Amino acid sequence: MQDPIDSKPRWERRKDARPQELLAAALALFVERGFASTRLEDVAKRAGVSKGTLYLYFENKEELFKAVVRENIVHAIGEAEGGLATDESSVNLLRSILMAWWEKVGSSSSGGLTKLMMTESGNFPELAVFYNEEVVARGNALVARIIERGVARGEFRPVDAALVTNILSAPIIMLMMWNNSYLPCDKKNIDTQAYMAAFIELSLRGLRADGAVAVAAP
Amino acid sequence: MQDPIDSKPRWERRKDARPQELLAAALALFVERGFASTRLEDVAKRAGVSKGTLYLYFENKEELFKAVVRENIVHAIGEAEGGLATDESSVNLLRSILMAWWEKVGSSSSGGLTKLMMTESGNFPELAVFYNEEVVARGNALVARIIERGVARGEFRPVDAALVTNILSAPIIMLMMWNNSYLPCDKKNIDTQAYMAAFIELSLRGLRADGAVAVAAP
Amino acid sequence: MQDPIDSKPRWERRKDARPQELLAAALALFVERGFASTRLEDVAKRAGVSKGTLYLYFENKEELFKAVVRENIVHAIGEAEGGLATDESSVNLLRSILMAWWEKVGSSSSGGLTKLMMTESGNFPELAVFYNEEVVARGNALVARIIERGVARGEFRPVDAALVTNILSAPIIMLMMWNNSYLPCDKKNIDTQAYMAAFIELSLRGLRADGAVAVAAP
Amino acid sequence: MQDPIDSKPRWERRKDARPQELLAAALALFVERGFASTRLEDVAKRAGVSKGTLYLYFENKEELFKAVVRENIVHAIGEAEGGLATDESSVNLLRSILMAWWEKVGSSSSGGLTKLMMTESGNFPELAVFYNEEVVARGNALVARIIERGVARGEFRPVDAALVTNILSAPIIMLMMWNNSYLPCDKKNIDTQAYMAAFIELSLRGLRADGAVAVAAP
DNA sequence: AATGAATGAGGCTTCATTCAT
DNA sequence: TATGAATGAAGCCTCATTCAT
Repeated sequence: MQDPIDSKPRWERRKDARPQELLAAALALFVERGFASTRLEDVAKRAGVSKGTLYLYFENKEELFKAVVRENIVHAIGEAEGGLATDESSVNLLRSILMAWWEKVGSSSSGGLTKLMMTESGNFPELAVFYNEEVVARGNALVARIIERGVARGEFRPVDAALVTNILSAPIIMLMMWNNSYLPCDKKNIDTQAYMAAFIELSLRGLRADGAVAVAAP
Repeated sequence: MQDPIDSKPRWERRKDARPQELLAAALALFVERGFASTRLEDVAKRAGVSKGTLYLYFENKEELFKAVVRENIVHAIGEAEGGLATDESSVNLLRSILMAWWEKVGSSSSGGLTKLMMTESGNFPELAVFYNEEVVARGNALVARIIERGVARGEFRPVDAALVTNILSAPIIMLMMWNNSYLPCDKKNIDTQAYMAAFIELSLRGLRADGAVAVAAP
Repeated sequence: MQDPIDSKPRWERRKDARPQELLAAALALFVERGFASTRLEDVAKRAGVSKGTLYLYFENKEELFKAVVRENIVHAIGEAEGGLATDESSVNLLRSILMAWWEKVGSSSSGGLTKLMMTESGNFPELAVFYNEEVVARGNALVARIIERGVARGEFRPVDAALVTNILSAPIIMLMMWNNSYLPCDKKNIDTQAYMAAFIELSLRGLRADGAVAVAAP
Repeated sequence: MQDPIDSKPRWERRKDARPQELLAAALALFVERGFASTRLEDVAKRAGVSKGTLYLYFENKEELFKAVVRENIVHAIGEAEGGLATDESSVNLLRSILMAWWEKVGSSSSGGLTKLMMTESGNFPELAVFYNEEVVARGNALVARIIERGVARGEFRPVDAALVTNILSAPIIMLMMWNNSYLPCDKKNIDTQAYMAAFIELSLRGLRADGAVAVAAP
């Protein structure tokens, strides 16, 4: 009965996989339906186990929710911090970080988690603190740093970097929300590519130093 | 025992006031707890009446919510639609409509309703339809009309009005969400006045026709 | 302000009419919807008064129901007892009493009351006793007397009159029930005239003494 | 701890028995109190389980009722449809189907269901549709087929089979109603055996072709 | 006598959580 | 470890009844 690959019996490996399967199922359903409307029975069913089993791994619904957030969001932020090419123009840097944010996070199911946090954080203040520290603060710092760099190099007009960071975040976060809610019902009509392009164009124009030359998208 | 103000007995005037009292209570609780988590009994209690009384004025929970939205948002949109000084420059028009949006709706407790809809519309499709028709569509049309006007008059560069409307909406909506969730725990630190000013400045700069002269805020 | 016809002021006459108006409204609604599903507010509305007024005349819903039954059923039974021409053949006598039962009672809204009694008597045992004594017993006696007469005169074969009375009652009562319920949904297809004719023909054939000649309907 | 009868643990077998226990409890209470007045909590209590358990087996109150009807009436109709010896005389066939109707359904507590439907179908249209399709239509078709057969074979005089079916149904249905209401308080005095015998005798006599010989009950 | 606003008990249904196996 | 039957608290909504005016 010993498994040849590792020293654990097959049945025990199964056990190790359980939490992951449950977290994946929970992520999908929480994103789709929100916290309150997600039934644990459905989570269990989607993970292929019984409702009771869920309670072997997570104390209750709230703890399951926290685990999902930890599993899916904190991890993503680190990667972004590492991958900045610093010899680019600030304009291109800002363009690429915003696009990456959308492409790596926003358009995946993690984008649903962002919406989820906006949505349900009110009912989980403790989670909100955690999320702010590990995700919001770090992500904002990343963007703000680029803006400050652009101002310092005369590429952007002088602006309050923190403020502009919030303003620049807003359309991307909204896109995630629109993508993960039934509001505007004509959301199908929102061309996310066009939206991102227009938003970036608008923002870079708004940011650029008055004497700066026009910037072409790559 | 006659009331000196009007000829109605005190008790009958009570009836006239009831809907307003209930709407106020409902607004506060919906914003604080969300739609699903708000218990009608609490709404009634806050309005100083019993559970059953609520049903004398509103057919059910959804209708109560719609009434709250109508009272607080639809009404404001109507005023905005009427109050456009048409001999203004498009820049000033856009500036004033965005500021009004924030001041009349966003910064009041009505802003919480916007967050509420983003949050829970998925679980209440009927509400989503209602909100889209009465709020989103009308509000967007209002902004889009001004953008098109500005483009037509050469004040703005040529843009897709619907797209830009969505982009311009995003920061304001996000501000409402930030103001009504625990998320940025440093939300107290967001200076909404500065945020709105910076956002509008950024947007108008991004929109203005390349040959246009700088526009001073009034 | 005195009314010339009688000495009561108009307003007081109104008061006298109230119970009748309420009873009429209650009859209609009880027949249409049954006891439990009839809302007193609807009764009041139909009578053109307010809900509170109803309680000035009837102690509660149950008393109203009893009053409706007393008002509408007991009265009808007396008339039938008086109107029997005794020199007819028993066959014709039976035929005419059954037809009268249907035409005078069954097909009117009183037929609905019969159904109502079958329906709701379980919840009003006291009413059931009353109804049995004043209506069922007296009505059955009427029919049984004719059957016994027919047997005694050799027109009918020897039968248990009480038993046959119940059997003969059944199709008529059922017709009232079918006419006052949604069951058989094809009730519109039941031609009550044909039903009564076929039922009487069947019964008289079944009853007639074996040697008797065929009896023509008048 | 293994159960000697079958291999299932005692607790699991419980599940298999639950629906039957619940159906039995529901039948008893529906018959005793009617559909609307029966509280599901009482049904559950009578079956020895909690309110919530009931919903593990039946979607809602109406489905529970349908299940009761299927279990007790539809099932019986199916048997009757199958069990017709076709080489019998139509007279004997009709006699046996009517007796079976009474004995298998009418005189049992299932008879109360028939009364229930007459009583409350008006307030539960969905139930009425269900009952009409699954019970009334099928039951009537069964009887009508025999009548048509008898007419075709010259055993019965020519009659409208649908009409006669309704007439023949009436006394049996009435018997069920009498047996399940307080109405004829002397219902104890109704000898159902004698009633059925007399009714069948009367009907067969009324139906038989004029030239036919007398038919002896088996 | 008449009104109609207000009440609150009661029923159906959902679902997170428990626990015997 | 895994199961899934069972629980029961809680929420929405209805409507007979009351009572201040």
